[in-house]
Amino acid sequence: MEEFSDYRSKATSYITFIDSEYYPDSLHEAVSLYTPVLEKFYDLVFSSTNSQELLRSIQATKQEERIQLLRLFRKYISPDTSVEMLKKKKDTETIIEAFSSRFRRIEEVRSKIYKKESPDPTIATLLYEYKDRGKKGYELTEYFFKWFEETFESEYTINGPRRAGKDLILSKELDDFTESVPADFIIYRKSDNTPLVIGFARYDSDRGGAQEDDRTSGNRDKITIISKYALIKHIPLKVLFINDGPGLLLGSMWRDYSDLEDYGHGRAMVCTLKMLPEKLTKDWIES
DNA sequence: CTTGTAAGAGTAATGAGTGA
DNA sequence: TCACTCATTACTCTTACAAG
Repeated sequence: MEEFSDYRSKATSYITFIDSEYYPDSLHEAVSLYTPVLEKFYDLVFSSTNSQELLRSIQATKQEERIQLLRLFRKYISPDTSVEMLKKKKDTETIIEAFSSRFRRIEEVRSKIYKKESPDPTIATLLYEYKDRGKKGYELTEYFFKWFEETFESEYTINGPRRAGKDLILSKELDDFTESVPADFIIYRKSDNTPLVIGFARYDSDRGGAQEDDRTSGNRDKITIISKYALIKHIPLKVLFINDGPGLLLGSMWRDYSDLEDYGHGRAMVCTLKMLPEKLTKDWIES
């Protein structure tokens, strides 16, 4: 089997095939998507007597547009108040008390915003930039599940959340597993329901996945704990890390993941989506 | 330039509240 | 008490900032 480190020299052609957008191709879509929200916002700015009233009116709008209007409120009137904070309707009056002295005056906002007939394309693009946050990670798991089921449908089942959903907590999924380790999926042998692979999936766009429990040391702990369990239970349980995206090329990421695979001594595998057909074989799953 | 930490944002899941 | 709706939380990745 080829190791993750062997791919280093040809890494650029293995990191991902999830597509991203080019600028400015999405401009038109951004404007058309956010025009209704902007128009609504402009209306509210002119119908409210002051900035406090504007916030109250926004909080009274229906749920679908409320968050987007709050984002605009933050941009134009109150950069101090995060959208997370504003989301809570019941805190509205407290927020007004605490922050309204720093709200921009509504007259000034009126003089600075665009006309309703020609909404501001820049702010639309700013909002659009965040629209697909987190989506790449969902696409990753969705793709993986689909590929796995097509390839191994007759022999193995895979369990775990597609797209959004809670992680699997191993202590709940496996008998006598004591530590509450969160995992993304588990692969079982169909014939006798033996768990064979514990999986973790992550998409890295342009920053390494060096975050909290996903740090290398955290990953090592996972391998250690799971290997120990496999030994006690006498089952060929292994660990699979699906990692994908341009972030893999940054800094020491590739080396870190190669080391991780070595650390597992065959009980751990690191794979991008493109490596799946070459690396994730029945032989390995059963080994 | 690299690495660690914190915070922002969207959506599904969950929880709370309300009206019948 | 039940069903339904809406708000909040939990989970995910991305971005910003700061320190090494």
